[in-house]
Amino acid sequence: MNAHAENLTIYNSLKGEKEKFTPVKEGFVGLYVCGPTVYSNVHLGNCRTFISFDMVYRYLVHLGFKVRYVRNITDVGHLVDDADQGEDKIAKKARLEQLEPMEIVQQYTLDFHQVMNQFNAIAPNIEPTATGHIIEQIELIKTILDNGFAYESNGSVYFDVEKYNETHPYGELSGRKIEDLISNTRELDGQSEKRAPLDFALWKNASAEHLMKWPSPWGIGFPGWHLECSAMSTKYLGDQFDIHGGGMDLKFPHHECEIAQGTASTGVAPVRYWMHGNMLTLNGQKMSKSTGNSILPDELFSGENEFMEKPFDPMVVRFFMMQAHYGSTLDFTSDALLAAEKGYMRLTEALSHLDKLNAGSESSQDVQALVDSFYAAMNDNFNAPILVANLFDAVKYVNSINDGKASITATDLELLQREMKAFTHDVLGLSPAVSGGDDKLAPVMDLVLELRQEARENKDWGTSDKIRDGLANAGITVKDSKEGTSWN
RNA sequence: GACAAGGUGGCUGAAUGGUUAAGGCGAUGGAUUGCAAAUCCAUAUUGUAUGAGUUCGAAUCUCAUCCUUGUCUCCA
Repeated sequence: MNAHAENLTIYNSLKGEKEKFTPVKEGFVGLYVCGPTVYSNVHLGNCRTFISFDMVYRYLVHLGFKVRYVRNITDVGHLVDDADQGEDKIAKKARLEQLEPMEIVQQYTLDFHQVMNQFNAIAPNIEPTATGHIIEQIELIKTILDNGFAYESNGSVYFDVEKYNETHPYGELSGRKIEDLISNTRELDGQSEKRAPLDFALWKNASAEHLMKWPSPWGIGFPGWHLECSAMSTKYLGDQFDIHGGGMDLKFPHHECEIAQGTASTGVAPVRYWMHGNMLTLNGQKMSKSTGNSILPDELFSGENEFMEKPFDPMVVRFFMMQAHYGSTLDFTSDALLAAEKGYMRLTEALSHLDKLNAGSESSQDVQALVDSFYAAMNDNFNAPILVANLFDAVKYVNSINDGKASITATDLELLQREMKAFTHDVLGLSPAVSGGDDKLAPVMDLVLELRQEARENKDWGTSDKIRDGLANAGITVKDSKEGTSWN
């Protein structure tokens, strides 16, 4: 266990304030994150949430916690809006494309995994699917029924919100009052199955046309959307676990219902620390497929989109996200990504210098204080932007040493190498750029640079600059320094 | 309409009562260079949406106004 683990604080959405983090079981952390609904390509906003919690997971591991990280795949039960008459989203898509529902699920699950790999996000320890846990969900409904917090109606089962609210506050996470919710609810046709408009479905009875359905004690049907997370999180992490993460948009009703379901079944609140990632915007406006103000990860990486001047490496996008706090909104613009790209290059350059530095008899900076600042930043509610700022202090120091204008002892150098790499690669998840692995290019470059060096020694600037400019056009930057010429 | 989170320099984005408001990018000057690039040093943008208030002291707390983002529940 890292000594810094004692000082971790987390902003708990439930309390609305930062709290010292104390796990249920010392040394262990249960982390659950609401995963994607796999009925279309994962969009950039979803990616940000998953990347944010990837960073959280990575830092917990870095602190020495034994973390069980669970992130679900929603492959059933998520319903669309009024116009679609309550049809299952995945079933609807299947009919349009003449595919089996599970074919859709497979296609977009693979897409999701591929994008997460590109962003260098570590796969969760368990990635359960809703369809794989129908039995667990049915059992959970039985328990809630037995405890008197739900009722059966016409082959469906609904959660009795008003009954629950008599003993537990419904709306405590999202800051809503049940009276306001009731007065704001529209009276819709066909709600006769429910006793009250506020009640939400635990089990929904399926029509004949419905494609994804299962037998249950209440008839053929499918589970309510909020139920899967309750069933799967508690199955793998226990009735009460440490951290539940997700996007801000899921706070209400999804997470509110999870609290209610968990509490109604076990008597204890299921989650100790609720964490919510914020949304991202594109050029200051929300991303929306319908208005065309939308961009997919692949379009960002390939440059085939109307918003960005050029393609961006997934690591640049990740670095850009790490420069903003997970709890704040983030605006995607071409200018901002171009700036992030340059900053990221500066950071990775410094890291490559780090291994080649020479140690001296003294350190001109307090390296331990620098390293402590990395931990202080992350311990303050995972403040990655401050960590990045502190890493740039280290970058400046490393470059100064590299220039011979600053010094570092062998002991400090070893410490700085270890911690800078740990925080950049392991915690922020910024992996070293994978070079093309073109073995033939290196000897060619050696030859070209040798020719240029000969030209320079002969003061043949025309030839040397022709080589430099030609390489620049080919995307290769030549860098001259005292030690010689390098390229990338 | 209700509830929630926000509005910070040219761009991006930290900091929630306490000296000169972090960092990245961009800009300017200097060192370095054959000239550049990269790197280092220095500087500036006279910056906290608008208006009022609380306080010895406000980006931070209160009220109002304008704007942005999220949610308002599965509903034959």
